[in-house]
Amino acid sequence: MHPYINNLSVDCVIFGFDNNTLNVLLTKRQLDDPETGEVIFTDYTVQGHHVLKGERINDAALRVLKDKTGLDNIYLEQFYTFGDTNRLHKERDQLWLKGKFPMMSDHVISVGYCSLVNSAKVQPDLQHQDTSWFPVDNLPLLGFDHETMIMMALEFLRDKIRKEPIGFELLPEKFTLTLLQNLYETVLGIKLDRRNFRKKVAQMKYIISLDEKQKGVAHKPAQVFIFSKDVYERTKKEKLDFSI
Amino acid sequence: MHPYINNLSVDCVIFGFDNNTLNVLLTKRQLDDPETGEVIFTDYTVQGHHVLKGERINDAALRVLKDKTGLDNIYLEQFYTFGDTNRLHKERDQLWLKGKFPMMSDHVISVGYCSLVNSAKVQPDLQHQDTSWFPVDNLPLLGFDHETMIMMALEFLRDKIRKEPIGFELLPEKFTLTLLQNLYETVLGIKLDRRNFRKKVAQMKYIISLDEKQKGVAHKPAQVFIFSKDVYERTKKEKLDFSI
DNA sequence: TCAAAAGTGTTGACATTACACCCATGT
DNA sequence: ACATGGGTGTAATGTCAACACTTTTGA
Repeated sequence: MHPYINNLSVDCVIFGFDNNTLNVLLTKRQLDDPETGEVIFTDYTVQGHHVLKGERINDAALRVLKDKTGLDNIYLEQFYTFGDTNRLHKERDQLWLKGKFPMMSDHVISVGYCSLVNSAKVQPDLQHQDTSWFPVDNLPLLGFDHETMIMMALEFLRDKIRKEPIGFELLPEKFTLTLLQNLYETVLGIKLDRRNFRKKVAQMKYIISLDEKQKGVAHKPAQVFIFSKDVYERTKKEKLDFSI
Repeated sequence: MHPYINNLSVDCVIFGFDNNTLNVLLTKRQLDDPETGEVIFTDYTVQGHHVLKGERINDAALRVLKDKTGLDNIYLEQFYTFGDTNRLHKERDQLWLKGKFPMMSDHVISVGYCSLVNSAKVQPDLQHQDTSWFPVDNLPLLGFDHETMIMMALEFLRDKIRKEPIGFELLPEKFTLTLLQNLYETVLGIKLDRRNFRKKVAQMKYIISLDEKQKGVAHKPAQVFIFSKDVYERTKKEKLDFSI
């Protein structure tokens, strides 16, 4: 009897941003031949773990995040539950599971979470063992159904970032408008006009300019802004698209 | 050993529409005292079932739908996975589970599906036993966390119907624009201007007018339309809101 | 002939796009 | 002094909201 639920796991797709790239945090998976020590394969997976008995699935996801990034209190949202019977049935995955987790059910349902972090805050030592950032548009070989999972998480992020102010989760508290614009351009894969972008931001009362400028840059220093969740909650209004 | 996975179920929130009401299909749950035969409580739940071993969760949801409505091939989409540890812990729910399913785990994770049907097609006999339609704005007492579940499914439906042409799943194949407008007004809980609505519909090439009019109505008969998924797929284009 | 819903166009307000020049700083 | 990115406004276009009268049918 294990302390975890045999056929239920959570997987966290953790996104980070570094000025002009959107990255995903991935963990290396390597299977060695137990006798020769030879490497059988190497690939990567997102951060996952089985749900423990008596644990809420959201708490399981928080636990995984804390383990892998050292961070609490970060943006985390379910985006899809993966329940295909053959999702662990690729050859590499079967070798891996038989070698490492022979007792495990081979039909594991996984609840996928999308999470956004300020990558500067992810503890470097955790990150430098076998966990590291990869650009979403240049992913390594991935285990299980994690390529699909990352693509669906990205789709979720793109939809969501258009409608809710979650982009700030990927930025430092203080940011310039150029950085914010970069973020939108990078995540959405589009170009935006600088003046129009700033006009739009100006209407958003919850993006607040500080009495503070960038320092040490070899050009006109930019104004520094913060995002106020408070002001957002109090000023947001429903927008009715009805845009089939 | 049961043929189903002990702690994993699917629940289908099935919506139907009848001209001016949005309804949910619910099943009566009644617990009687085994000795006196007295009714201990009565309430309602959405359609759910445990996932079978070796069954994909989407297939489990399709199976539940087929069982409860007799329908195949209907709109069905995951909207959230419910994994709180106390989701079955209300007093009624515990009595029910202890009485009827004493072997069942008391931490069941449930994948919630939102489904849309043309309620005229739901087989009446299935519907008239202990399963029936309730208006979403006048729900009876609900078991488990199904009130939350229905509210979240409704939220999902509202978001989705603004962006994708899924409303047609709730209508007969042939419909008038007034009926379509009613549907939007009912689901979204808003009033729409008739002329503006029709202007918008006119731009949607995938809403196609037939050479056919309403019959037997005591007023000017309306033009009849159909929705073409085909044309939709070929003509849709991305719309970039960026509407935080 | 009456009741009931179908059908139809124009105008003003607002939002979105496209676009080019000067400014402040570090080297 | 030069290179680099920061900062700003206007005009044209497209989109959305508001609004009232005539038509067709069955009773």
